[in-house]
Amino acid sequence: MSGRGTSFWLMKSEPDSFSIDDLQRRPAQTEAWDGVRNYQARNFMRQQMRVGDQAFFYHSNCEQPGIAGLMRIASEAYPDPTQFERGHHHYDPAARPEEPRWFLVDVRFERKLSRVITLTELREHAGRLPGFRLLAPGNRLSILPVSPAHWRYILKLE
DNA sequence: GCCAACGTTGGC
DNA sequence: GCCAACGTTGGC
Repeated sequence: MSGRGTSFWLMKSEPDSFSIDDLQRRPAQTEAWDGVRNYQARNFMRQQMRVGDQAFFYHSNCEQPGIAGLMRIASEAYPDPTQFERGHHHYDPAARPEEPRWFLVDVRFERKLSRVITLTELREHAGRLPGFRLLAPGNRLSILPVSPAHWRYILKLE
């Protein structure tokens, strides 16, 4: 794939584990987005993400699910080291160092939104966001693409 | 904490 | 290759 501009993404994290504030406090405001154990999400990182792409930081499984901030993809995909760490929550006994199963990218904090754009609010705008996978019934993908038009539309809600 | 909607695993 | 069982996700 070539000749594309930057793309846009939405990446979910449970704020109890890792929040937009945690990212802001990291050295260089950058962190490895580890723990993705879904092939579709992995493939987005490996095949389509590029350094400089922008992403929504989405807080999931919490009191106020929604988009909390913006970040940039800061690295190409590389093997997620936690898959090899015996005893680690994300340890995968089937993964071998010479043939890693799981990958991650580094992400860099860009800014917090002035307020969280909640899932409830996004649903109210579903009519203007056709095909937005976050709103698809039963969706559980933790990394999903956002079209440029949807990205712009959502940011105007801030 | 519950549970519906998924994806993955593994027996056959 | 089918499909039931199981584990995970994530809203509520």
